[in-house]
Parts: sequence; structure tokens; C-alpha cells
Amino acid sequence: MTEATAIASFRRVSPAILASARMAMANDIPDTSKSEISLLLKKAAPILGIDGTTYHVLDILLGLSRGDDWKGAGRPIVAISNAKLAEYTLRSERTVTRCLRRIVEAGIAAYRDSPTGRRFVYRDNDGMVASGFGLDFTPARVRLAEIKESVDNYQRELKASQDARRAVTRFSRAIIDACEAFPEKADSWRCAAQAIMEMTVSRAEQASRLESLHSEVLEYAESRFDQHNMSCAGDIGVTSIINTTPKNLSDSNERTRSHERDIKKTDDGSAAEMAYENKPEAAVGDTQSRPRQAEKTVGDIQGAVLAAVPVGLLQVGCRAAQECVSVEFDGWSDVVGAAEMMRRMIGLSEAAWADGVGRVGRYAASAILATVLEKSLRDPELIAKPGGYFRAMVDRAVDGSLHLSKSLYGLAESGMNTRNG
DNA sequence: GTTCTGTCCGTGATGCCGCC
DNA sequence: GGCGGCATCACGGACAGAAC
Repeated sequence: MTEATAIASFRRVSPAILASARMAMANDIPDTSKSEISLLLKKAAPILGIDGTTYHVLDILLGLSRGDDWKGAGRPIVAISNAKLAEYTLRSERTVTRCLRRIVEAGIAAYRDSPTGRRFVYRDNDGMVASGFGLDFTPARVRLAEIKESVDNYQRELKASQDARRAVTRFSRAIIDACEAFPEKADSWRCAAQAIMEMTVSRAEQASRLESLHSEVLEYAESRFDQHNMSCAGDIGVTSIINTTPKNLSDSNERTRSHERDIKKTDDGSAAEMAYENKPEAAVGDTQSRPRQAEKTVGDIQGAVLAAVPVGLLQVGCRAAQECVSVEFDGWSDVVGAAEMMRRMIGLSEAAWADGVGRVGRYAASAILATVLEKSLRDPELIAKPGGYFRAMVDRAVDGSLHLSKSLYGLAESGMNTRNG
């Protein structure tokens, strides 16, 4: 079916709209399924610059498309009035108009306008579109492979960036510990590490340089260990200093160890308690006690939220969210690592996310985020504003009235029912 | 300060209805 | 049948307020 894609005269046409219109006229378009394209476009939303209300509108449009139209000679044309979309999204018609324009300019749909601009679809007896006017998602079919590749690249880059960030943290901490073990080298190592951190290079490059510095630190530690062994040959009860976190190991670990590592050890409720971002420590003097007091409050809130939320519950309750971000919640590091992607998926601003993290802690905020994403994926119409929903849950967490485990048990149960049914 | 959203107003095309 | 009036639907521009 090759049919010229009409654009109404009243429409202000941009190059992006024209490009989408051209793609909508393509032949030999690849087959796909409604579920595959829906999932792919949701994953690609951050890349395509689609979030918030536009994402909601896109979700509704994809839901209204017919499965058969995504195969063969079909054309996935969706006809729904702006008024209906406004009703579904709880937005004004003007906003819906803007959202539709964004979707078209993102290159995944094209305008197929009737002379009046009204949208309608007539189908023949076989159910094929005989005459259709509305939003044509043929461009999404045409770009199927390209979008897949973009999503893969995006997720690879995101993972590389996360890995680099973790490496920077890991090596920085190891170097700081080494500074305590070898005070004679502390100044030079600190300066070198500081210089690397202040470089305007990529996170991966920083990680690489810190790794080199860390290797030097280890070499020095080994040489000192050899000297020590030689001078102490024959002694009994010699303590090795090769460990960069020596005599005060436990203390150092309390301060610097990776929460992710700790949390991964257990999957029961106690993991949450270990996940406090700011673990209360013994009083260390008046000058430090006040900020620590504030940190402890965040830790308390986080502990209260996560007390009954093992990561396994998130894994079972948030299936759709995991699928959507292509991350398995095997450990808390996975949940926290996927937070950026999930934040984009629900259209939450960076500032709102940072605020949430500051108020309830990174782990609790990530768990809340996963729950909101899961709910919005399962029933977009139930949560008109996922960002607002997230903020409300954070407020409740601060008030102590949030019971995340109940929500997750409910999601886990309904998820199982859906699969079984 | 920027972005998002809602409101108001004007334009264009068509369909429906009543009147001549 | 032709005409005019009205309603409907969709759009864009401008502006103001809210949210971030």
C-alpha cells in the first residue's frame, strides 16, 4: 500500500515533519509486533527526547493501534481526537497537540491528515485500513532496526558510564586508605588523585588514570612489604602491611566500603538496614556531630522504607520495569544503577530526583522509582503524573506513612495472576 | 532562567439544518 | 439547489503562570 501522506494546509510543516511524512510513504517495511514496537519505543523514549506527557500520549496511541497493522502491508494508523487524548492524559487539548507534534518530529509517526484534519479510519471486510486519517506509525516500522541499534548503544553507554563511575569511587577509596597506611606518600598520592578528579576528561578516562595510580600504590605497598619482611625475618607475629586498609580495617570499612557490595551479600530484609547511606557512627566530637545527625535522619528514613523490602521483592514485583530498562534487579546496585534510566522513563526531572535522594536516600529513592515505573507501565491511566506520584511517595516516606512492601507485594501478586491468567 | 502547561483568540474546512 | 448560519474539529500564535 503506497499512499501519499497528506499534511493539512493549516499545519506548520517543519523539516522533521516532512521527513516523517516521507518515511510513512516507504514500501517494504519490516514486520514487527505491537508489543515489540511498544517496548522498543518506550526504551527509545529518552533517546528520542520523549518524556512526561508526550510519553503518556505515545503510550496511549500505541495501545490503540491494532496488532495486525504492524505486519505485512498494514499501516498502524491511530485515529483518536485531541479531546479524548486530553481526557485520558488529564491535560489540555493544546498540550496534546504539542505532544503529537513532538512524537511526529521525533520521527516515529507521521501526520496523515484528512482535508479537515479530522481523524478516522475505515476498514474493509478483512480488517485492513481502506482509508485512514490520523497518526501513522509507519515511520517507527521503517526505523525499527535503527531504533534497536540506538537503544543498544544507549544502554551500553549508560552501563559504561555507570561502571566508570563505580571504578572511580572504588579506586579513590583504595587510594585514600593507602594514604592512611603510608603517610609518607599520602600527600603525593592525594595530589595526584585530586589532579585526576579535577581533569576535564571523561569518567572512563578518570577511571583509567586512577587505576594506573592505584597500580603504583600497590607496587609501593608490595615493595614496602618486601622490605618489612626482610627486616623482620624470623620475627613471630608480624602483621603484613600489604593490605591498603590495615590496622583499622573495620573502621575504614565502616567509612568507605561499597554499600552495593555489602547489600549484595544478603537478600533478606536485613539488607535494607545495611543499605543506609549514612550509617550512624559513634560520636566523634562536637564539630562533626551536627552534620552526622542530619545524615542519620536520612538513614533512618531509608531504613524505615526498606526495612521490609528485600531486593528479591523488587525483582518479583517490578518485572515490567526491569524489562523496560533491560536490567535484572539481582542486587541493590542494579536497582540504583537503573535509577537514571527509570527517572527518564517516568519523566522525572533531575532536580526532583536529587531532592528525593536527599530526603530518603539513594536506595529508598531508587526502590520508590522502580515501583512508580512499574505502576505506570502496568496502568498508565492510573498514574497521570508519575513524577508527582514519586514526589508524593517520597513525602509519605518522610512522614513515615509509606509502606512500600505492601505495594510491592500487591504488584508481585497481580503480576503472577496476570502471567497465570 | 528555562521549560511546560493552560487559556484565549483567530483561521480553515466540512457537515448539518433551516430558509428562500 | 443555493445560500447563510452554526457547530465541530484541528491547528498555530501569543501570553501568563507554575514547576523545575
